[in-house]
Amino acid sequence: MTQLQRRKIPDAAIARLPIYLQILNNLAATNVLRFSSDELAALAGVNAAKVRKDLSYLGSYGTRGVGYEVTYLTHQIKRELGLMREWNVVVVGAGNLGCALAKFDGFLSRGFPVVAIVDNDPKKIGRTTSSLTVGDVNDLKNIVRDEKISIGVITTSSAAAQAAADSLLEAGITSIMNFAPVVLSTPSSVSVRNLDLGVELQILSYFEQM
Amino acid sequence: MTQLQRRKIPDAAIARLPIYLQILNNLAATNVLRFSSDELAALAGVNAAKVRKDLSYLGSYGTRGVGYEVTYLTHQIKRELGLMREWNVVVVGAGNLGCALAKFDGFLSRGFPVVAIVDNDPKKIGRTTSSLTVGDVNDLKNIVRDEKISIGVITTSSAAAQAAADSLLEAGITSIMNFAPVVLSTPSSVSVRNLDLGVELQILSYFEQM
DNA sequence: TTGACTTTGTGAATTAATGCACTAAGCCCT
DNA sequence: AGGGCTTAGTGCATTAATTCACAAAGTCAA
Repeated sequence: MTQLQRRKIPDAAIARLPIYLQILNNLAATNVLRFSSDELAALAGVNAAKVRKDLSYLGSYGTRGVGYEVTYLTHQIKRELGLMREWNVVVVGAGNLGCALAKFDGFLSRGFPVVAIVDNDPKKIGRTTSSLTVGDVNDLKNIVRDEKISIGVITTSSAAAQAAADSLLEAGITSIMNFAPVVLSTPSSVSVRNLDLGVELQILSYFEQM
Repeated sequence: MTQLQRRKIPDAAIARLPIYLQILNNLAATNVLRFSSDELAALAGVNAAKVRKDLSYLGSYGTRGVGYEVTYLTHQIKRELGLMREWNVVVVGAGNLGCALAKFDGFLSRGFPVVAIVDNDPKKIGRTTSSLTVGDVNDLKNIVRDEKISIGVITTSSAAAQAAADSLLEAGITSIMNFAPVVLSTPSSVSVRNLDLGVELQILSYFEQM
């Protein structure tokens, strides 16, 4: 596998890399220098072969008979996930959830500062929530350009979500995290992660019932 | 397939049923009586064969040449997912995100009322947030019993998350929605849905980078 | 240097999920 | 009554993901 042709990493593996990364951060914080696939597997709650295969998509960064180095592998995962830099985020929808996410430090601490929040409701525009002033969704294009924003988070009502997505697309955003319980219609070039909390609860309900 | 032996529905199908349900609710709201697998597939952004296969796990509830009835199928999906009743929820962690979720109407409107919120911080216990008073995490056992709670939502710091999970398990909870960026260790009889928002952003980052 | 031991990396087998393509069934029009 | 049309249900092929199991490659001690 050459460096030039992009390695094709399976989606399922991509989704696990951030979890491994989180665990490696914890290991580093406790001064662990090395780990084996068995150890990481136990901490991540998965199969050791899966860990090795996932990590092998990044390259051959382990040492047989020894294991993997925490700092080196951390670096490689961050590189692969595009985490060598920060990505600015805009929240669309200054409701209950939107304002909470704007303040939420789990975004900033992982390298995704929320640099703007907008709404379409004149009553909300201009309000200040934790160092951010709610902007007008109609100014999204300028805001995205000026603040160098890469990712949009939709926390509007489901009725307003598609319009919010359209505004984001129009502003040039190609990555969306959608909390509204609707299926957004977007071009296939755009990445969308749906986080419908109701769906998650309903899945729990299914298993609870049994 | 008999009624007695529980049909084994694939996990991937279970995860899509709530999305179909949401769409059916919208159809009902616009007075649509019937739909075909093609129509639902278009609305859900998936393949029509997948829709038919998913729905067939519930039973044979469509009519060839015609389609499916909105109200009837809504009923069947709700039955299968255990949504003929409400499931009470407790939020553990009265921080920024926890309080927002306690108020979030996307829980109540989907049949999951948040009936309690607890924390381990004496400074937060006793505070009131939208008709709920923050309780003591040490009282969880009584709260879960008295309020007939089935689902726990963890919004603590990652350092406190495992202790929160242990308290929930001790109180008899077997379904957990975990927002903390840690892999919880729980018995396999317990259902856990991890919603690490940082993970979702990092997945977006991967695709954005390319 | 050699041999015992550890752990990675990966072919190959297995399992799960998806999507095609066809059959079965019902509706509607004449 | 019958033929054409539509659409559910599903067997089967394909693709994706997981897991097994073992060879390759290193460490370490004597």
